[in-house]
Amino acid sequence: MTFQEKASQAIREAGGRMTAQRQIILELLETSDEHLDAEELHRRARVQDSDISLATVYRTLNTLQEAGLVQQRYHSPEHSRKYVEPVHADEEYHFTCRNCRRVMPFHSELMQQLKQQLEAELNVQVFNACVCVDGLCPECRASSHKE
Amino acid sequence: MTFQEKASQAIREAGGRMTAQRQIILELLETSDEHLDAEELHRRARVQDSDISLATVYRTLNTLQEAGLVQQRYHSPEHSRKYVEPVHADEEYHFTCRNCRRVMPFHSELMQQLKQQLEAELNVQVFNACVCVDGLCPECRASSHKE
DNA sequence: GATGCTATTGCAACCTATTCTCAATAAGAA
DNA sequence: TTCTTATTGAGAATAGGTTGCAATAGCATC
Repeated sequence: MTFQEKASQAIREAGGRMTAQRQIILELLETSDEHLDAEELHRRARVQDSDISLATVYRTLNTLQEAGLVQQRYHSPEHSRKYVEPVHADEEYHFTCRNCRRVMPFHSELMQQLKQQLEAELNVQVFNACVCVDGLCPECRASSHKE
Repeated sequence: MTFQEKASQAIREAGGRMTAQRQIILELLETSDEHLDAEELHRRARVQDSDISLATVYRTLNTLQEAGLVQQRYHSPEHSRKYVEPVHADEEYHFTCRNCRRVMPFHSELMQQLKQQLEAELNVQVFNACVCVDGLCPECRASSHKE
């Protein structure tokens, strides 16, 4: 079942409706492999429907998140902007360079372990973990040494 | 060297000045073991100086952060508010209940490992890692099962 | 296909956390 | 004490996101 099919079904099951606007947003989420924020999503959605509003993008993302179909990520250490992606098996986290703002994605089995540890020790159920690491990327690290 | 001494020194070295307002904020940061946000800090600072402004609190926190003396933490998954704490040896992270909003702090040596892994694999230098985990706390987990 | 209920939409106003502008003040070096 | 300029308080501004409302449009039912 594709992401779009899963999403339509989840929306229906929650008593919601499939609209043209939601179709567009789902398609963009599924086909893009980049991380999108609401504004970028809005920009792209307008190519297909120039009337679609930013508020609709935000509302759709919230609906999808409640249904557990997309998850938020923050890239910068300031966490000033939410990025969104379909929920996948492989979870990606981000390192941001404090100097040049570059974002480097990474994977780590340690995050899976962390979730398990929390579920065992705190007796909680984990839905989502957000990790933002910041520091200096290889280039900025090298150039800061030179000075 | 106490936190306040270190901070005064760092501020001086950066060509800054020690002011009464900064003293108050440093003292609050050092003596409180809770996590404070800018507004709570402002509220408490006003007990000592009723004229101190919220902008000054924010500015001081930014100055301290640039000097590496305090670090930000986010408690809720929405990351709507920054909390701040002096940089310590023992790093604390937070789990937030999606249902009742309760915040449970936790420690994990896995985070230390994650940093080391990143430094080794990505060849970066890590300054700070922020982890926000959300899900259901033991109580909400139990009551959601009953329904 | 037409009808009716109500979820969804676009728009604009709103909210909240944080930053900025600017004139006045006050560190602290000389 | 004087002078330079970092810092301050006040309030306006900004940014990202949310909300109220009247109009629109899914979609279940006739």
